[in-house]
Amino acid sequence: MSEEFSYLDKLNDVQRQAVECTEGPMMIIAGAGSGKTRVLTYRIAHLINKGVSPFNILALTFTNKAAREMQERISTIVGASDAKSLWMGTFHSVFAKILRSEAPKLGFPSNFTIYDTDDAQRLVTQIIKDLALDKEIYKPRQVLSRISSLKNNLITTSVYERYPECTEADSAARRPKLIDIYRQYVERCFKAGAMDFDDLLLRTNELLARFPDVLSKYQNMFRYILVDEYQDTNHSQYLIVRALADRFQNICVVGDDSQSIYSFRGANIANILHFNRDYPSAKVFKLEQNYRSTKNIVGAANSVIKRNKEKLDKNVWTSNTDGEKITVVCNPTDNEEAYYIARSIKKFKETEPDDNYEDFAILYRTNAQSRALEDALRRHNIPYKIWGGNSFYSKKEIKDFLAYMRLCINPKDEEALLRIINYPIRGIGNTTIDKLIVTAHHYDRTIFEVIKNLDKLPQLSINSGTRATLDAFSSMIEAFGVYAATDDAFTAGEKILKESGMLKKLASATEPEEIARYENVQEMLNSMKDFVETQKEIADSDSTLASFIQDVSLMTDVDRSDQDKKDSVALMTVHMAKGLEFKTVYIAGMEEELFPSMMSSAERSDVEEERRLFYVALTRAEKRAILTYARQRCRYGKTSDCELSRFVQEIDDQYLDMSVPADMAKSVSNILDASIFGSSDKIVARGASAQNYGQTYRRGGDETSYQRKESAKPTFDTGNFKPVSASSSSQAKAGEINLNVGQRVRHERFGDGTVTAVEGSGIDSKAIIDFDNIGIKKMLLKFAKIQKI
DNA sequence: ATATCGTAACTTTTT
DNA sequence: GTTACGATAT
Repeated sequence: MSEEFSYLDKLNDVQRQAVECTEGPMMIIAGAGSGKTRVLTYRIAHLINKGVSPFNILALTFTNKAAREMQERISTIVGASDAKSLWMGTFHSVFAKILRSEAPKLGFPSNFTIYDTDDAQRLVTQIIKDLALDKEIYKPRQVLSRISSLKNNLITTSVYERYPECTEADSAARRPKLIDIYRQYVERCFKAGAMDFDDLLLRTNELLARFPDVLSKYQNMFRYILVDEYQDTNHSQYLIVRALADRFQNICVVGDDSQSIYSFRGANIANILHFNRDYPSAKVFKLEQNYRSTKNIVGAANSVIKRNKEKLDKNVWTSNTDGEKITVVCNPTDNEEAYYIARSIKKFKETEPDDNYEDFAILYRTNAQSRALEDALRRHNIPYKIWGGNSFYSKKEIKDFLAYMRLCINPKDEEALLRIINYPIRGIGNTTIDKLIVTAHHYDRTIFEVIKNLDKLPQLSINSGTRATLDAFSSMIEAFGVYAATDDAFTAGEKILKESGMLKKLASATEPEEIARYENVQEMLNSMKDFVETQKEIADSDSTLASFIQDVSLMTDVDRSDQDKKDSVALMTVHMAKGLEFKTVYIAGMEEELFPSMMSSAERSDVEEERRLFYVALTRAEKRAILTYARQRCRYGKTSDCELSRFVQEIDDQYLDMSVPADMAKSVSNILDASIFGSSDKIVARGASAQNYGQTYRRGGDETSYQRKESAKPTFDTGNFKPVSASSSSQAKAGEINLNVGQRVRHERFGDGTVTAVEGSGIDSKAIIDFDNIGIKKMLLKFAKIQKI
């Protein structure tokens, strides 16, 4: 074998066949940890080595991150310039790029705006208001998700009208006017020159269906098509792929039906289950050997997933060692769960010095769970990084900044205009804005056009001062438009920030959170600078503001370069973790109603999806998986009792170690661990921990804030608080107090009261107490400092 | 026109 | 525990 094909030696038999079989349709069913990415990257490299031009290869991934990583790996084999010439990216980014050059055919400007979920929701809310519909019945969120699902199934408004079952479905859901909202929504997006995420796929379908010459152009261009995570494609994506592959049939899809976790956004597992129907001649390769995990982990995961009915036949196995069993740990509360995990990481770091922080991941079902975990890690001085969430791009100041940039590129962009027409405050209030909207509607023009032509609308009752302000606003936006057209993205962004008044407004900040806003905007500017620099290195590059905005519209937080935190524990949702691997994985919140999620318990197929999600979580682990759950969790402001997740019970016993005690005393002493307080001789008893809760919050101010944060962790890092050692009186065995209804009690802070009810037993019992002065409170007896009187 | 405060409603998961 | 919206006061 020649030197340049030496990478083939690194593959097992099936993997190599999958790489070398380049022609015709094929499906690779890749079990978790079976080297899927390796096959995909080698296959692309192999195509290039065999002489296929990278311009003729289309490789679609699910996340920008996956695309970037794959590109890097390919460039180590075939060199950077070839790797960069590939058509590789997410469905959304690749087709946004294509649409950008073809948009005029569909009546869109090529600088069309991409509405994010926020923009879309604002628009839907507005439409519901305009149509005078009840927003309790037409909940914007639900309406939007219905529209999204219609679009993903290519049910346009006209298709909707042709199929009575659509109307029936919405009538049944008591939303007969949904079609009116849908129609308005599409109309207003079109007028605004905007597409939402689903439109990027839907309009691509429209483009390929309506313009045979365009279809044939891209069919010829994409002679080889590869789709990663095929199990997560929705109908719209499926149709695009099928249309493009129709000519050459060189389509290679890679996926694992057991890891399909995106049905909530329209992913259709049938696409992979029925691949053979679409391509009867398709070759199927199954990668079943897991190279990632221990036998215990693979076995445990298999024992769970086998309960699903909808799946392809496959047998994932490994020749790795048995390894440790899966540990299951119970903690009294979610906060203590977080502390347990932090301590556990500390312990592993001591006993296994080779492990770095980056070898650990903490996975959870919902983003909201990260708070407690962050808190615990911070207090233990463990570096961590939160992956995902959309916190950066959904910050107000970032959205405002982006809105200015969007508006000057596409003045039809109504969402952007409404965001910033009066920010910073320039005296254009709601009444004026309403008048503008009505006028725009009346003349079938955009708001921006109305503002620009105010002098032709003397009958509009807007006073001359406001008219002047509006005039200044539109001139400013047009000036920005010139920057966008002539300067690079960074230079233009800098000018816009300054001249819009945003910078001045933010720079005058005094409050810490305002300063943070200023810094965020600076960070945005930095990323614009990076963008311009990076574009310089690419042939026929485009470093304009428009190009930047197009890019950034499809970015998530994960895609921001964050090199400062290299060696750190990864925190993310299970969804985010797909495709990643870590030596040690904690899965937090293994509770019914959380994982599986509350929303999913009704339908079997939903539970199956949650189970696949759990399968994904478990199979991220190489050496060790630790499942934790809490008996009480603070959700949604209130604490509620939790039960162990059914998924833990579905794991075959032989892979489980349930022996770790759910020991209250131990966990509480964890909280008081020396590493937190910085003095090792202060391990105090349980009674004192209750004391500390109270003590710390005393400075928190009023009664209500104490009450609300009762179960939260005290904040040690900002104040000058020393742990109070247990005084004899407060050590009065708070947890062991025995209360009966009617008992008069005295609370250190709330005063005297009467017990009206007692719930639960033992250490977790709660009492409802009617305090004479402040009314009814429910308290956890193990924390409350109550005396009988 | 704007600032401030209080309340209601909300949480899966993401491009 | 947060956020977004609406009512009220300035």
